[in-house]
Amino acid sequence: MTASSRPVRVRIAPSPTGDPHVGTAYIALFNYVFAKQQGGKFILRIEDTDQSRARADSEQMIFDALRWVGLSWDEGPDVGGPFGPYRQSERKAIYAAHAQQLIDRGKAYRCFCTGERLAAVRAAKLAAKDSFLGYDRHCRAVERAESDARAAAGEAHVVRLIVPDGQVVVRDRLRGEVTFDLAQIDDQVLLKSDGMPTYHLANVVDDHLMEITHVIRAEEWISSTPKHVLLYQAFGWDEPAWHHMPLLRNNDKSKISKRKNPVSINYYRDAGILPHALLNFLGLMGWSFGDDREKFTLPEMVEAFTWDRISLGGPVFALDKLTWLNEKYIHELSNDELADALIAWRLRKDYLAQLVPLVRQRIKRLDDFVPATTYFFAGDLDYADVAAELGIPEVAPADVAKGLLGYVDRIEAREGWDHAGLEAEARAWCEALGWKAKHAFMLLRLVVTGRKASPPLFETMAVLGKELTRRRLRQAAELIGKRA
RNA sequence: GGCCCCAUAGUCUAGCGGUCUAGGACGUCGCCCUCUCACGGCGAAAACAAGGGUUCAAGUCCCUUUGGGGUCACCA
Repeated sequence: MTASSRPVRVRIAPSPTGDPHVGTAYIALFNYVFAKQQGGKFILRIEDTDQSRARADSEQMIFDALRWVGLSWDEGPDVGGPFGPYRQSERKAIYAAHAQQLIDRGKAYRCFCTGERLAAVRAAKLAAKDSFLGYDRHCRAVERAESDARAAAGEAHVVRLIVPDGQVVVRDRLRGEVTFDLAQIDDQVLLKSDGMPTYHLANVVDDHLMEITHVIRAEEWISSTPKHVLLYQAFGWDEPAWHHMPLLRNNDKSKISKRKNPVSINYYRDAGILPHALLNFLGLMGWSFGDDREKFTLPEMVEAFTWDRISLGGPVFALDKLTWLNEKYIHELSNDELADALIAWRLRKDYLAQLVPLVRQRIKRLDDFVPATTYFFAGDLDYADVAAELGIPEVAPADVAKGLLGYVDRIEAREGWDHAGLEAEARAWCEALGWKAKHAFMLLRLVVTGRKASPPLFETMAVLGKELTRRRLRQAAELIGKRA
């Protein structure tokens, strides 16, 4: 049976390395819609083969965020299914066995080169202005017996794919036939020296074993697709049908990134975007309904979906239209539903309970509470009233802006979001910059709260949450940067 | 830089050779509605990147150029 005649099975395969990304929701949407329309299955698989980048809380945030927007999966790490496990770190033995199979078939080989040698080869090629910077295939020459012996002796190695000469044609449903010259392609590492597979191996093995029929992923993957095709061929398996969706973009058309856009699904949630509005908006990115409809539900999209209506120009993820759609969705709610939505958003007791200890000493009457806590409920702040104070004495605005972004980088690199950590980071940060804590903290306070007086700064940030805090810091940095 | 993808207004898009003096939406601006502000209604400005072909006919097909993007890791 060819891949296209089997029951439809698609997957979203996020890597748990940080915040749940809008790009993940975007690609998940198209996978989901296609699966539902075809009466197929939508699978969630966690690609956690990079032990150094995996974050403990990230996987759960991905589950929560995807469910929040309204996309649920038929099989996955948390719901199980007949093709598990669905977490790649739990499938290590499977990949090792498949890598071995490739070695035995003469399709792959062990490479004992050190990182230093690889770097030296690369540097030499760079110096010689060689257009191909890949591995020089040095270890292809190692005899099988020697290779086995060295591996048995415990010598560190990776397993590489033998990329043959010739060309590979990728048949992409959205782009037609795309031809790649294999001379451009590196002998790809399949198994890392820690025994974990790379994306390429794990992805192909899992997609095959999980009987994935249609690979729907972002365009950034298209140039590694020939490697995947080669792997299917090496194993003697049928390829899935390839679909490379356009990439979501920043305003400047570059691939969407957290430096230039709020990219975490949690940001949109915290900023008061309704999940259906977000999903609807994502459906407008690269796809159109067919009539002039722009507001539609998930089931409507499932019914109307066709690949023929995908447009390949990378859509700029611009918030204006999302906000407009969100407004439409809000107006459509009944008073009761809207009240519930507000409660679910931030007017929850558990959220208020976090605010109370911060402001209780600062209010004289209950009616002081709301005016005292507005910035805990706002999205973006208006700095007009404090603009004059937004800075550091003796420091140029451009440097203040840069400094602020430096703090963002620090807090993003941290795993948790607690006030002690935020404070420790802030102290290290202003010391590194040579800024007085007194000045630096006032700057942060103004940015985060829009006021000169507030509850303890880092506790405020802790309660406000990562997304809103980070957004305000970036917005303020941009504002200050413009003055330079 | 090599390879690959893409190209209609500021943005999201419709357009799959003639019905395009290029349609819709967001945003912007104006007017109306109105006790205010929104909502809503009406209207305006705003685009086929350039140059070659093919064709009776090109936004639509082909080529080149330009522009943008992605990718070239023991990250995914």
